[in-house]
Amino acid sequence: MNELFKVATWNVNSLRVRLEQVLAWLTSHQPHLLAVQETKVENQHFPVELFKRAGYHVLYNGQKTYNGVACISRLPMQNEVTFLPDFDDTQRRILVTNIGTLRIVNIYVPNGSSLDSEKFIYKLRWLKQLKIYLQQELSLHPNLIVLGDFNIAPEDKDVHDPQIWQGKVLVSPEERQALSDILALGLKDSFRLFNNEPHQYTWWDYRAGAFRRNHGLRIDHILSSNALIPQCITCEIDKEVRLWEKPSDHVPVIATYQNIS
DNA sequence: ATGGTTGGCTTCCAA
Repeated sequence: MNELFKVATWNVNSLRVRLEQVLAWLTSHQPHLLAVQETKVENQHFPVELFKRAGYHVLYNGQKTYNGVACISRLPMQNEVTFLPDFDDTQRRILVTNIGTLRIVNIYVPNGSSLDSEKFIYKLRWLKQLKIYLQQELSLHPNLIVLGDFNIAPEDKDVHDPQIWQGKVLVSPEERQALSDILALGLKDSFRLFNNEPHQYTWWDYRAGAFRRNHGLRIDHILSSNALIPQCITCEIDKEVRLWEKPSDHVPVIATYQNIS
């Protein structure tokens, strides 16, 4: 693995609906690994053969109707984990695996619904347990990548209109603190290593012409462990796919790493 | 403009 290693995350909002788009995107971008979220497909219905024919290995952790994550990889994957340890949960939101010396944590963080809901309490509990888990993972695997739909915009500059979003889920101080606590373990928001501009979004509401107006949020992230920072050479958002017919409301984030040994 | 859109085995819920 001495050449470039290209990693991407994409909340596809139903893998079945987006299957042609995912296959087309793999062909045009040729990532080594694509982590997807909101597959909404049970494991027995996962389209393994389609990806195999396209030259990819797959791991999946899905359920009916909601949630679900999967890893689509050029290289074989090992040591799969499909649950957050010490957290009683029926929702399929995490998939962890090794590719060579890389440890990859693919997550779909709970949305949280609204600040006064039970779902918000569940989101904060989930993030707290994720932090405990990532601390253990980092001690075992220095080359750690945590990527997925975090459902948190880290700063106001990741929000199209912070005034409108004041007091709403995805931007609250509690959620941002939970993300900060995770970063403090020794992880960095890869996108911000290369781009400090505002208005760089990964999600736009389907409603009210939000994409056309660029009314979005940056809530999908690729975190790189400190050991990987020198090797991370690009991190970009692929806005193009939001212009496709029947797009997901999220777009891919792509990072490249060099000299992974 | 307090609306609007998408996916899912649905007549509403989640995002």
